[in-house]
Amino acid sequence: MKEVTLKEIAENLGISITTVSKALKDYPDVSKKTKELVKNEAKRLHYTPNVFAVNLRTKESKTVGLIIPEVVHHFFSSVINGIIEQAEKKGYLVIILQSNESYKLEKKQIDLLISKRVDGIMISLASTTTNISHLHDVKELNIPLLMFDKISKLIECSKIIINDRQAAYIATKHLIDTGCKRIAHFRGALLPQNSIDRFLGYKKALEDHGIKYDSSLVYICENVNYEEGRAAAIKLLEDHKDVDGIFTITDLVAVGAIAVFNEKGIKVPDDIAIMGFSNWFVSQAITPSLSTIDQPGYKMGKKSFKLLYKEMQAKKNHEAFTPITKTLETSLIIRDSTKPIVPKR
Amino acid sequence: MKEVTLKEIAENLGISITTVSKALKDYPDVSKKTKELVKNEAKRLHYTPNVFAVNLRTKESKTVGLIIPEVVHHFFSSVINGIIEQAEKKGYLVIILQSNESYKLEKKQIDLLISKRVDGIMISLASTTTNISHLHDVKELNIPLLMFDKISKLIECSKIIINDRQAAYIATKHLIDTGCKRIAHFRGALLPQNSIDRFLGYKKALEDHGIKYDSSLVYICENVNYEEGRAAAIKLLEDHKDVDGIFTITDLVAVGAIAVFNEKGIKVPDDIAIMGFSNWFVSQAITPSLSTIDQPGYKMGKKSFKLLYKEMQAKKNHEAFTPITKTLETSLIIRDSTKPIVPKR
DNA sequence: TTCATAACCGAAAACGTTTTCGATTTATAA
DNA sequence: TTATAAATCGAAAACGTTTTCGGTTATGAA
Repeated sequence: MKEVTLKEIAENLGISITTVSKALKDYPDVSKKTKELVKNEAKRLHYTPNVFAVNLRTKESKTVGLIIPEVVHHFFSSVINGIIEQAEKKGYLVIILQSNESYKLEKKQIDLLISKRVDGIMISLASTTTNISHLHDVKELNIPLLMFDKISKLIECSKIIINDRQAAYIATKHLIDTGCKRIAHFRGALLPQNSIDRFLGYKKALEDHGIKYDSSLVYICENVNYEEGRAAAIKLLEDHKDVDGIFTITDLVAVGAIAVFNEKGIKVPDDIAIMGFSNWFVSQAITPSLSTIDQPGYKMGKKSFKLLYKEMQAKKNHEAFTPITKTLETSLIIRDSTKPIVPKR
Repeated sequence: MKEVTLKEIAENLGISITTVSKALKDYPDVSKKTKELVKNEAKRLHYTPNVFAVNLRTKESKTVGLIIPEVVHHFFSSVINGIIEQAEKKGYLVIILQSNESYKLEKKQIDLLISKRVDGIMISLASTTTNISHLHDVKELNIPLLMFDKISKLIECSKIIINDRQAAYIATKHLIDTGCKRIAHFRGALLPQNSIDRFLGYKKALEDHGIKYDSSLVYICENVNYEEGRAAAIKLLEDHKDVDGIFTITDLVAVGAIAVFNEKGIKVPDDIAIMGFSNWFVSQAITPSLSTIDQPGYKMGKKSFKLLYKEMQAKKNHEAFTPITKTLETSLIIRDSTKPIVPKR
């Protein structure tokens, strides 16, 4: 029950604590014989260093913080998966906190992580976050910071993102390529950058292909969920009988819309084609299966930690570090909610 | 950039570190005046205690560990959600680790948490875990331990579970009540307790209602996923044309089966009715929507932490603590993948 | 005045580790 | 043999906090 300490090993062997410590860490100024003795005794007693003391002495926690809008979310849980796997490989543990899409809570979580003295912080911003002073606090304390997916351009730090605009363009273009002429967009809230970017990609695709952008075809789903997808679909049916395609900000919204169409006997994709975004698991399971954009959550998590790790190492070695922004590839996944491509005459 | 310490406050005020520490913690033997002085100075300098030092001194980390089979999983991410919310309320942070359903990894993760000196551990066992010596290690070190959902009866600790057997009984009975006469079961691996219990509930329901149990109608889905659900469904169609109902161990498996039936033009629920288990989000989104058993993940997480917290408090105050097992209620959710109930003659 | 008590404060040890730097011993060379 | 270098070890400080326990001062009563 009693803790085994360096002191105990030292006393058992009749040597100093210093030597024991150095022996265990293979310092060159300890003889082979002593090292062996110490290591054997340490093993015999099942010695494990007291991390609290190590933390205090080294000023490192070997722990990183992660803040995401919500855990119960296919994309984010994939990111978590990538992060904790990679972190563990490098001997780091991960503390996960949620912002629930609230700026206020996000700020509180940042403060919590700072007070816990994590070695680095990874964050995907809440959709309501505009003021970013809490992130400047992190930078000022010289804590390595990385943003992924939902980022802010106003802060200088490493970033792992996808090209939302381009991906949305490709998604919308796919609808056009399959013959859609009047394409609606179920977008997210007005503020978040990727909501904006996906909207812009949608708009650009229309304009590049001779389809006039019509703002009345854009519906806002504030919280980007299933119910809002349903609501938007119902509203769309009332407002615009002529729409033959929808590009939605996220699969969840698309799934809600498809449910409505299924119930009302509207044929997907023949009457209305639908493109999702993110490639949630659910998108392959529903009927008809959902064409979408694959957003590599696991990979994003993995790359995020790797990059943060680089910065933490640089800090440790007092080397300079210049933050970089890495854009991950997305891919178009064609399933049954969009029509086959119309061959070019 | 420099850290603010008690020492700095003490020097600024010309008093001792001791008094500063005590003033900040409202010890009774510090005058009101001094307390005010200290608190103001602390606020002015944005003092935050160095957790590393606090940890070392108090031998507490205010951190708990959580080990689950996988993060990307609707049920477990709901549990995570419940746990971190509740933990945060009590000033605890959560370190999440995955076992990937591997006993070996699970053992490693336990060791990691021990070495990090978490104040308590919550775990849902990997399906391959039979040897539980690593959990006895935890007990021996006197670290509060709690198991949820996938538990072992061989170890004495607090547990939060559902009544798998009863819930499976209710699910199967629902199939019977809606007129199914020949009911298959897509079960999980042979070892995990809840796989066994759900199977037993299924079997009991059949026997209680005059339906002979037929072992050839039981299919094993080793990894309990979508693909295995598909595979089992295909195999079932080859083997048994007469089956009119299926009870699956988890929604994911049911969703795979439904996909196959949809593709082959087999009508659900008219040709074959299907019951899932867990109430994943996907179960309401597919067509037909899936009847299932609601397994309260969020609540399970919340209760789990609460109970662990009690044990941690008891330990801190050197009080006795007797572990308890709490069984959470599940509920039958009737959707479109099962037929309407046949009125009793 | 003296004595008892209460109110307030601080010295110091302790938590367990890491690391610097000086001391001692041993080996090597001249 | 001595001088020098190399090998090996340990004392001690430091990390920043908490808490015990004893000491000092102020207060009040006798």
